Amino acid sequence: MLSNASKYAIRSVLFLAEKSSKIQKFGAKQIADELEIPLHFIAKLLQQLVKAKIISSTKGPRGGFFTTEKDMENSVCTILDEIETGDVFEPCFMGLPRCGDENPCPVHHIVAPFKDAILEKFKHQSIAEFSKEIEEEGSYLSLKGIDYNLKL
Amino acid sequence: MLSNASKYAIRSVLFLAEKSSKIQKFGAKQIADELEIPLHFIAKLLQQLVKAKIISSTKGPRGGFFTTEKDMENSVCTILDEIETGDVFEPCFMGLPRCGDENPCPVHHIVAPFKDAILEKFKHQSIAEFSKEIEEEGSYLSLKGIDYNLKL
DNA sequence: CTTATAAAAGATAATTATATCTTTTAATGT
DNA sequence: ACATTAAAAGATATAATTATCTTTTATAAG
Repeated sequence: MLSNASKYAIRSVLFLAEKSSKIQKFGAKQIADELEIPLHFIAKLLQQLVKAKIISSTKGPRGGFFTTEKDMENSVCTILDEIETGDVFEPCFMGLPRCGDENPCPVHHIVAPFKDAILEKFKHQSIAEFSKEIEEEGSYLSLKGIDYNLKL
Repeated sequence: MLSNASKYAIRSVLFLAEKSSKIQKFGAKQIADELEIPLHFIAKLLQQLVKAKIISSTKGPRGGFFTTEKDMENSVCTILDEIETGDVFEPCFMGLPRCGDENPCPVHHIVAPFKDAILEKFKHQSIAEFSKEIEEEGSYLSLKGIDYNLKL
């Protein structure tokens, strides 16, 4: 559904939203390491996000990427609009052109509520709100160094 | 989530399940026309499905593709196992490796129920049952020739 | 002012997914 | 047998996605 590019971009922005500030910036390498994603790929995406004013950056020593309060007013959909071409959630799960409530594909009744829920979050929740929620509920942007067998 | 190949394959198999029989076969061209999908692409996929014994075929005049009762005992997942490489529903929506109930990504609680629902259908419902359900509920495998504005 | 640092920009490579075309083989009806 | 039909098989083409590499530019600190 989402491309790798989108997934990388979303996690990076949320990472910066949680960890960064004007005085605490992160280099592409740090982000790539922390989120376990390809360095050169995410570097390109970060550039693109800066150009689209979704995140901020400064060059040089102590430079790097970060998010301002203003940046964090964006939604996840703002990221998707920048990275993806076309609406990612529009296409029918079964490939039926013009699938909809009136002319549903065989799984429309299962897929539609999911799309609604994820779209509600991605469209109407700000990065700031989303990030806060993530911290409060304790969900993860990365499992680096976390032994996933610990709780078994 | 699903590749075009999978979407084409699933719709084709369900189409044959509804319309075909040992004495009523459909050529690749008919299927491509009816489902509005690329002829040469679906022709290849149909071959692959025959080889995997998911559908049946005969060559020559009055030949074509069809499904037997036995064929229709398969599930949609049987098709996916044949067409896709690896589990389509396994990867995390946000790209988090090892995302799960214990270590959830930020949208795990939205995505997991959807995956469960679609997997329940695709894994445990036979093509025969699925096809019957489609006819009963009046959902569509194709909207060819259907004016989607009619009900507005 | 010089050096080190890190992003920006541009070019290229590799892989996968999608799609098309041609030739061969098998079955049917005449 | 022969001609016709349609799938099977194999080869090739195109595009999109993913990934990597190199060079340039801007900034900060000494």
